[in-house]
Amino acid sequence: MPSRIDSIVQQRLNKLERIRQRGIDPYPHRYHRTHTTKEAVALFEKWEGSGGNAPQVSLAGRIMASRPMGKATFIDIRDSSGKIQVCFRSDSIGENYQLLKEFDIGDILGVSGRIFRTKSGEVTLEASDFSLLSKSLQPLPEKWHGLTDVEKRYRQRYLDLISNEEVGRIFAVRSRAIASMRRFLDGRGFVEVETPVLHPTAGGALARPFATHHRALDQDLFLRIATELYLKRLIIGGLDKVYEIGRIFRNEGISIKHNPEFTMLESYEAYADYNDVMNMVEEMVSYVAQEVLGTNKVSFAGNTLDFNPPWQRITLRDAINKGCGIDFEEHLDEDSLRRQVEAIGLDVSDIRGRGKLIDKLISSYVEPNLIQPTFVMDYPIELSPLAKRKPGSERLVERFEAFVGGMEIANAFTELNDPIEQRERFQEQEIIRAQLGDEEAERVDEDFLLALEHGMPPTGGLGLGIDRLVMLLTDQPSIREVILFPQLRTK
RNA sequence: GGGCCGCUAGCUCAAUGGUAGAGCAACUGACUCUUAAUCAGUAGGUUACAGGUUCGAGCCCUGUGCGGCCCA
Repeated sequence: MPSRIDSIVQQRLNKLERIRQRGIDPYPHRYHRTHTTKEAVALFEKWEGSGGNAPQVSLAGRIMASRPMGKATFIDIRDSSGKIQVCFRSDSIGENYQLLKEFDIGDILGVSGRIFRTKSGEVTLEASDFSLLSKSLQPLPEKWHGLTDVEKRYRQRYLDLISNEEVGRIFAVRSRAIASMRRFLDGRGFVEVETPVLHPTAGGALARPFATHHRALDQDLFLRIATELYLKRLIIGGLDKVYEIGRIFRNEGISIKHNPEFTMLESYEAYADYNDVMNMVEEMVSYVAQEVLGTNKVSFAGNTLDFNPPWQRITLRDAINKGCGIDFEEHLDEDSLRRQVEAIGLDVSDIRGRGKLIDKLISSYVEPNLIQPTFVMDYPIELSPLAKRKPGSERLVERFEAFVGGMEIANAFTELNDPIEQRERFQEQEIIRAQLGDEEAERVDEDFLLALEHGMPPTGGLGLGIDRLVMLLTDQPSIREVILFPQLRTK
């Protein structure tokens, strides 16, 4: 006995063969459609009641449901704009009516005819001519419950998109948000650029890279963990406002907020500092929300986020102090800070270095509590090897992160442009890597230092996580819901 | 990497350790305003995989795979 799926496929192959025997090509090259289903319905509703002949249209889409009633059959077809019911009558299409028997849910059809409204009020296309545009050999998920198996939804995203209309809407928002962001930046005179994905040394962020190898060059390369160091080279080259929206790769764990490849906006503006960037971020995110959703108030995880500027601003020192009562500026060496952190019950036995201890306090006591858009400012120098020192401070840099909905969505700083100090900072990172075994530490990048030695203007830089922003705009709890093909283990 | 949970028909889900079921989809037939169409009938299973306990395992135990959530 064949398994059930085998017999379904076999039945459809039999239909395919019978269609071919009628002299019909089940996979024709094109179909001239005059309207989308949505346009057709709008056209009809505009015409309705004005007298004259009903509009004649040619539509195309996937069969989503079929209701045969003897000598009349109602079939729902769907395209990317929506769906429409099609009525096939044996007395208006003649012998071709027999062909409907060979069609299945999932087939792609082209239909032409006039539009009318049924007794029950449904706008319906009365088919006068139709043709098969593609035969489907596999059954679709059930129409009523759709596809809910999360694993299957991600692995076979096309089924998810066919079965669950709201999924398509999420990715439409994503597309519009990115387009809107480009308009915002372009409107401010930024130039969009593309920099290499393959880096000889992976820098610009504290993260572990993916390694690969170029055969012809016989050289190890790394997938980029940030676009920062190349974009700053362009600032040095005189492109005063640049940005890149690109895929970033980090060899880290997968979680509800992390995918190994994700999309980041990075922008750099000469003669600006982190205060200017802060103003730009709140304006940009607010602009995007307004353009994409038509509002600055966004519902996320049961809260209403208000993106309207100005956003709350708080120093990291105050934010941590408020969260757990520790003032890291009172504990300037690792041991002293560690005792404080242990005293409040955090297990930091695996954590090495003062910077990482502070990072732990941020993720435990700051990030989860910041629901409304908030800028957290002035970070310790150990965590920020590419950021410029705060005037008058040895230990803090001009850096901020933006938190919304309990997530970090942006990271920005006044860029360090002193080549001598940058070299020292890189060297300190190498020490952290060697002494603490921190594989996420920065490496000395001689090529970048050479560029800096030619003189970089004062610059404000930004990194903004596109995926997380889309999570906020679409009220999705997992980053996998806003990435079409999230990373999964191969089966 | 650790803990917890899940995996049954194409899909959505049932099934005290005792004959693996339903709805949708499919197949056959009826039906010219249906829309989760309706009505009558038919077929479809290595219960993720591999072991074990038991007279008997979808169910209990061990391991593996994949996924989800939490932690690191």
